[in-house]
Order: sequence, then C-alpha cells, then structure tokens
Amino acid sequence: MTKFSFEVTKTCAQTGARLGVLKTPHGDIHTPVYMPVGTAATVKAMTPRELTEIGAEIILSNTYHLHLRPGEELIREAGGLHRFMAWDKPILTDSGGFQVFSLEGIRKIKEEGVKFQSHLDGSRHFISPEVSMDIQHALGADIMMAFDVCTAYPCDHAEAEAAMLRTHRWAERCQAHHTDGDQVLFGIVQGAFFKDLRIESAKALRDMNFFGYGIGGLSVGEPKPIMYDMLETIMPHMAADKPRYLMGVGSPDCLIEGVLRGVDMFDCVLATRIARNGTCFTADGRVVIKNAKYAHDFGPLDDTCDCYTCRNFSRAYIRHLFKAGEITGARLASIHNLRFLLRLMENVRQAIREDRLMDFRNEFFSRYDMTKNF
RNA sequence: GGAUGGGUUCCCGAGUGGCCAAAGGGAGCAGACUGUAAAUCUGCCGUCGCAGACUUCGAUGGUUCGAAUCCAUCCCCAUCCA
Repeated sequence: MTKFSFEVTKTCAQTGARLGVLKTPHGDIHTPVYMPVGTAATVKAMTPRELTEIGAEIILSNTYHLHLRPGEELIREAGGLHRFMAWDKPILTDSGGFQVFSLEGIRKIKEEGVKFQSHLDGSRHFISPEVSMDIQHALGADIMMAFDVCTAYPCDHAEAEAAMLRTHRWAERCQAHHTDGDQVLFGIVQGAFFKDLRIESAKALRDMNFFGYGIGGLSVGEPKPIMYDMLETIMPHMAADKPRYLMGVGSPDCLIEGVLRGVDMFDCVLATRIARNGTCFTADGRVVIKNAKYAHDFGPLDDTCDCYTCRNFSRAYIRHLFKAGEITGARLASIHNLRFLLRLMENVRQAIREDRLMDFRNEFFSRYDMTKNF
C-alpha cells in the first residue's frame, strides 16, 4: 500500500478544480487524467509505444472480457497483464460491473453475484465480488474496481436504491476479499439520478475508506445537465484527499465540465470507437472524416494538434483510407482522437496550475462547436 | 460467316405476362456511437412530390385490358466452330 499515494498538489483559485499526482509502482499519474480504454488487453488499433508517444499515463482493461478470453490464469502465467500486453505503465481494471449493465439480457443478478452468458459462445459464467477480485488480482492491474451494479436511465427510485445498497454490500465484500499490497481498490458510488441516493452512496463509501472512488451509473443516456447536477450533488460528500474517477466519460466538453466539478480521473471508449467509425475530435468540434466534403481537403485533421496523424496526413488521405476500408485509417484516427483528449487534459492541468481553468474552458468553447459534439 | 448463351436501375445480379420502380449484394450519401457483445449499427439510395404522378429493364415496331417478361427486326457482348 505504501507504494501507492495520492496527493492534491494544487487547487485552481478560479474554479476549485484539483491538480494531483497518483503514485503507483508502475509510474505516476498526473490528474486530472484521461485513461484510454483497452478492454481486451489492447487499446484498439494502438500499440503501447504509440500510447506512450501520445502521453498516456494509464490505461484501462476489463475483468469480464479478459476472464472469458484469454482467461486470467493465462495472463498470470504470462507474468501479469503489464507483461502480457507489454505496457509497463499503470493499468486500471474495471470489475465487470459495467457488463452487468451492458449485457442485460444475457445475465442474471442475485445477491451472491451475477450469472453471465458469454457473448462469445453462450457459455455460462459466474462473477461475484470475490470472483471479480480474484480475477483482478490475477491480472495484476495497479488499480482495481469494486464489482458494482450499474443502473440505466431512466430508472425508478426503488430500483436505484436496491442497486445502490447491493453495490455497497458488494463493495464491502470486495474490500474484505482484497489483500494484495501491490494493488489498490476503488469503491464505486451509485444512486442513479436521485440526489438522496447519490449523497447516501457517497457517504457510505467514504466511510469504507477506499483508496479512491469511482462515480458510476452516469453517462448512460441521460442529458448532460443531469449528469453535471449529480456530480455537483455528490462532490461535497466525497473524501477530499482521495481520487475521484468519473467512469465512462467522456467527450471533450464532458471532460472539462467534469474537472470543473472536482473529477480527477476519466475513461471513455468514445475516442477510440468513433475513431474506428470515421469520426474525429477537433478544436472546432466533431469532424466526420468519411464525409464527401473532405475529399479534396488537403489540410490536417486539426490544425491545433501535434499528433503523428496531424503532422503528416491530410483529411483527404484519411478519408480515402476509411472509404477504402484500410485499417490505417482507423489507426491514424485513433492516434489523433486519443492525443486530442490527452492534450486537452494537459491543457486543463496547465490551466489549473495557472489558476485560470474557467478562462481556459471559455476559450475552448468559444471555438468548439457544440452542435458538432456528442 | 456459323452455333450457343446473353444484354435489367452507378456496378454485379435476381426477376421470365399483372402482387415490379423492379429481390439481394456492392458502391455512394448521411446519421448514431460516452466504465467497448462495436474496424459496429441504422437510414437513404430512378425523378418530382403529401397523397400520388411521371420516366425506366439494348433499340425500334408489334401482340395484349396489361410487357423487364411474348413476337419480329436490328444493334451490341461472351464463348465455341470456320
């Protein structure tokens, strides 16, 4: 445990947003941080070297997916997830909790745990808080997430409360089952879109004293103002000296708005998913690079970007790659989108350092077209 | 020159008297995507429009209430024979 620490190093005088350092045995993470998602032990289309080049300090992977394939024992045999995927920086593993939510229809939740049917071959699997911890121990990620119950939007109060209380019970079980000193565990706040539940959840988890806290159950289809409202509701009840991780967010605007409301960590598949589908982040907003209007556009994807893609290739070329179904198109777009978010967070950190995050936010939105957002 | 098989909407390709503006692919165009069941999915795809109307199935002419589908002639294409 002593190998890990989190320290808030600076608070923005203009906004109260935090700058921090999360130390792990695999390196330091400078918060606020965006974490690329590598569900199946790979950030899709990206090599670890490329991730390092664009400034990624930590990536995510997934308990459920790696449990099904290739199996945590194989990864243990390989020397752990870091060695297996040749990524020597920090890794965070999600617990499989999100799959409890997203795989609705091929899973059944009970107090003991969740029965899944594999989306790969239909085979039956069981994941409980203890099983999730065991898998995550075998994987060896620096940061492990508690196994939680995520709810949809909308969701009624009774259902949200039941899911929240079960999440709390499961959080205790995860904590009780977690013994490995080379890994830390985050609890996850739930409570859907009810302020009373969100506050109750934040307090309950705070009292369990986790190393850090995920904020789950947001960005599941609700309007953004509702998500922001929930963040503002929760934040006063979160431990001030612990990292706060808004799970599954986000888009460029959500990252900025999240930091303003006290979030330290984010992860999101959006950047890499839309990249593979031919859409890119730019300082002006979303660019669907597949569109015909870019066929003769020989300028860079984003004239403010310093990534390999923007330094070397034109919109017309990237469009051509997508139209031709060439895998390099997905790679170049992924490099760019991830670099865009990582650079955005570098700028956010710099703005906090200079006590001008609100100015930065306003400058960003003065150019960024929200009608071309997500 | 002869034989055979063909010519269908951007391409390939089904359709062989009405249920056909015409299956299915592809291409094209657009949209979606937020702890990844996603290099995926959805919509549009003859023209104008609300209904509906109009123009299409190599060309021309014909048979029929009605033709992409039947007949005649012509023009092309493929393969084989000379």
